[in-house]
Amino acid sequence: MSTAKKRQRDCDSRPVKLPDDAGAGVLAKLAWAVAHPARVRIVRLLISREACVCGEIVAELPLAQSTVSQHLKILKESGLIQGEIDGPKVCYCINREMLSELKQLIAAL
Amino acid sequence: MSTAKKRQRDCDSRPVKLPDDAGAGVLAKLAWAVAHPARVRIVRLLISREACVCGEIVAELPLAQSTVSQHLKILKESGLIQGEIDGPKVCYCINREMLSELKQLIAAL
DNA sequence: AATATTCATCGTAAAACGACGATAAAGGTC
DNA sequence: GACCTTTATCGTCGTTTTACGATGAATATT
Repeated sequence: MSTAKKRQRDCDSRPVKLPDDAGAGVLAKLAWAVAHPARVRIVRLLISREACVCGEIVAELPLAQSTVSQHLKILKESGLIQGEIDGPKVCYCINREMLSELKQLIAAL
Repeated sequence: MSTAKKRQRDCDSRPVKLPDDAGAGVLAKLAWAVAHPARVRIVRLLISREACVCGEIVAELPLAQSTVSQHLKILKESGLIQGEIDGPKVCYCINREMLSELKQLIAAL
C-alpha cells in the first residue's frame, strides 16, 4: 500500500490539531487489526512460521473457514499481512514493515 | 462465549495451544482499547499531561460529552486509564503499568 | 471432461459499536 | 434551599462486526 505521509507546507497558523488526529487514525487502524483474538493468533502464527497456507490457519482456529477468511481479509486490508496465490492455495505471510510500524507507533506512546 | 476447549492436564506432547489463545485475548483487549482515533487521542493526551480533568478531554475532541464519556469508560475498563473523583470533576490519568504491558505485548510480537 | 480441493465472496442474523440528546447524580456556589 | 457545573448513565438509532452456511471461481487431479 505505502500510504506514506506526504509532507506539504500549508500556510496554516495551527499545525497542531489535524496532524494529531491523522496520526491517531493510523494507529487506531493498525491497533484495530489486532484487536481480535483470532487475528492476534493469525499474526503470531505468521510471525513464527514466516509463511502459511490459508488451510493451515483455518485448522489452527476454532472458526469456520469463511470466518477465518474474513479475518484474513481484514488483516490484509490493514497491511499487516500479505497473501500470494500459489495454485489453488493462498500463501500468507507477515508484512514486516507494517508490523514494525505498529510496534513503533505503540512504543512511541 | 467461552467456547474454550477445556484442556486437562493430559500427557500431551504439545503444550502450545492454550497459552497462545489466552494471551491472544489479553493483547486483543488492550489493542482494542486504542483501536479508535478518539481513544488514541485521549491516551496520548493523558500521557503528555499526566493528569487531566474530563472536561478538558471533551474540549479536545470533536465529540459530544456523552460520547467521550463512553470512550473514557472503555479505556477505564481496559485498565489503561484511571479516574479519580475530585469534587464535581473527575481527574483522569494514565495507568503506566497497563501501558507498559501493552507496549511489551506488541513489542513481543 | 469430470471431479475434487482450496479459498473468497455473498447473504443473513445476532450482537456490539459509536454517536447523540436527554436525564440523573454528585458536588460546589450563591 | 435554589441553582449551576460536571460527569455518568439511559434510551435510541444507524452502522459495523462477527459468525455461519451456501455458493462461486480457480486450479489440480483423475
